[in-house]
Amino acid sequence: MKILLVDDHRILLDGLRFLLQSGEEEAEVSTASSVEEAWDMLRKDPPELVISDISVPKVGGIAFAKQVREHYPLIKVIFLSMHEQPHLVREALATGAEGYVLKKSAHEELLKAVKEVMGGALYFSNEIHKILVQRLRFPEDEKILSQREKEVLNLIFEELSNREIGEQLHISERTVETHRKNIYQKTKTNSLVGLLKFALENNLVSGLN
Amino acid sequence: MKILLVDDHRILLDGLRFLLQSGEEEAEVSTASSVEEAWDMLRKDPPELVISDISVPKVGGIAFAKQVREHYPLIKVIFLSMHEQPHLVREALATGAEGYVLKKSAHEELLKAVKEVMGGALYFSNEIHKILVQRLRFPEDEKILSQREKEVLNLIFEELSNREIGEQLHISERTVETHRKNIYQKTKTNSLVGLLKFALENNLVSGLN
DNA sequence: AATGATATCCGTGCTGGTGGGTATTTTTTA
DNA sequence: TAAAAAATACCCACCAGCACGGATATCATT
Repeated sequence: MKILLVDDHRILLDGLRFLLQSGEEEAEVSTASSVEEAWDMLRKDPPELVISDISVPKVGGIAFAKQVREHYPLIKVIFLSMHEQPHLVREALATGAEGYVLKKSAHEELLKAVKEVMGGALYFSNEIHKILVQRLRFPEDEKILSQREKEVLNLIFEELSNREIGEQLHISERTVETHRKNIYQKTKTNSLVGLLKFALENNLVSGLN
Repeated sequence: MKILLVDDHRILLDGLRFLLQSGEEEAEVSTASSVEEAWDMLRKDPPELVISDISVPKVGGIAFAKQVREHYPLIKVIFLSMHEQPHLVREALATGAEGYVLKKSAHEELLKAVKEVMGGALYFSNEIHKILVQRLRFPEDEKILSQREKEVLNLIFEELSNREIGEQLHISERTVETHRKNIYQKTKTNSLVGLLKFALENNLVSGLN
């Protein structure tokens, strides 16, 4: 069984390779520490399974998973991430990934996830399960930002003024203000600071990290 | 040689244990996923070396290192962290740690660090070295916020208005404004967003993480 | 004694963001 | 194809934040 591991922390990659190869299955594990590298390797020699981090510099694990799903729908995908924020988890699972394991889990759990997923099932850590259930019970929290709103949010965190954002997006400053209002409503925040905290906690902005 | 590993990601711990034990040295590796747990284990059976993450929930790896240094000055400490922000690195090394290895490094580098440190030397990843050199060349960047300014910054981060901050600290709103001005100058930022980004990058605020 | 950093206080006026609306067009979804 | 969501745009009133002026007191270091 061929597995491709993607994570920007080499040390984790090296450790994981050991772990996976020590599992009873004869696993052939290759590793990549960036999405670009991973994509190259995947095209040259498609694996059966991709295990990817989410917070990978630049492109990000979620975008990578989408790409994989689109071009190689048969390849299974498991996310291995430290993040357990509802919004992020939801976005990740919306790519159609077969698994989501938290980094704080024991390694046995990852091995189990691999086995389950390769057997055709899905596997999620307990915490992720809870989020899915929570989602059923409180669907009103579902409201996620639209694409445009995300763009505006990111430009806000580029320290641009509303006028500048308008110019950048070729829309009126008034429209930017409207977007801003809607963002505040959807995120239930009412100050720039609160918004920033929310955005960081939910990985909605691409600065930092 | 007894080694204590501290990190809140179990999977990383499991992988690292493999890596360290596969190194030629006969290493006896124990692991802890919280500072409290680590401290218990350390007291019961003191290791020669502690390898700790920095962003451990609640207490944090830096505080833990200080504690270890104070009560067991002979135990060597190596930080294994993803963070490479100058302020944070400086704070970490100020504890007197013998090493600082980035998680994005290859595992060979960690083994090398262990060997060097146990041999009585220090070991830092290249990126960390650069920060130390940079520090020598541009000491003017050292200017850190005063205690009062840090308090104000934290309250800003609590989403308080200047008026509320004034009440909280029993000072005039004007004074808060002055502090704010000085903070902006020192951090070379000129917007709330920029300031918050700076604060987060340099761990000046106690929210989040 | 002089210096620099810290901390405190005050007034004024401008501007950008906030919050209250309303409304049209396009796109997506059911 | 009808309904819903997203994106666009505008008006107006309000005020917090901030720039730009000032000012004084304390303390450690030089």
